[in-house]
Amino acid sequence: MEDVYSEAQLKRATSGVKIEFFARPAVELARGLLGCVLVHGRTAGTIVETEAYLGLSDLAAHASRGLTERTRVLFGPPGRAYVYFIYGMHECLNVVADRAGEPGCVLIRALEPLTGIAEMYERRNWKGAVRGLANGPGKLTQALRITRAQYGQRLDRGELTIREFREKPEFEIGVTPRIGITKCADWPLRFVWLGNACLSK
DNA sequence: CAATAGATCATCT
DNA sequence: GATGATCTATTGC
Repeated sequence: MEDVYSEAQLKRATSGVKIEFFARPAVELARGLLGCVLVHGRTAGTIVETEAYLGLSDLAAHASRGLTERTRVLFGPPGRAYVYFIYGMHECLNVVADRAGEPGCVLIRALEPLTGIAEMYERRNWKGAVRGLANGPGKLTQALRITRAQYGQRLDRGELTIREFREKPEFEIGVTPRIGITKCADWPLRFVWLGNACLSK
C-alpha cells in the first residue's frame, strides 16, 4: 500500500501543537482534534472520529468514579495520553483535556491512515481496504502500536504526538451519541468528519 | 446485509 | 465475581 505522505512530507505539511492546545473543555478539544494528525514513530493518521468524556457528572466516563490508579492521569494537566486496557484484549487512546482537577478527556475513535501504511497492515494482520485499517479505537492503537506503555506521556512532543496541518482541511463535523456505552448513552458527544470513509462502524 | 457469540483480563465492588 | 469507551468470525436471512 502506498503512503499518502512520506515521513518527511508529513513533517513538512504539519506542525506540532503546543501543550496549550489541549487546555480546553473536552467537547471543544474533541472538535479541535478532528483533522489533526496522530503520529507514533513511523506511523501516522488523520483523526476523523472522537468522543468527549466529561467529569464526575458523566457516568460513562472512567473519571466519574473518582481518582484511582488507572484514572490518575485524567486528574492531572492536559495534553497527556490516557491509555487503558479493555475487554481483555484492546487498548484505547484518550487525550487529557481541560486543566488539572478537571478530568475531561477525548477518546480517539478512528484514523485515516497517512504514513507507514504497510507497517500498519502487518501489525493488524489486515487484508481489507485501507479504510478498515484504523477505523475503531482498538484498531488504531494496534495499527500505531500504542499501548499502556504510553500512559501519561505528553502529546506535544516525544514519540507519540499530535500535529496540525499547516493548511487546514475543509470538512463538516457531525454530532451523534457515543458508541458502545450504557450510561448517558444519548448524550451527543461523538464527533465525526462527515462523509469520511474511515469512520468506525 | 444484520445479528450474535466468543475471546480474555484489568479494574473495581 | 461482574463488568466493560471492542473486534472478529460465524451464522442466518
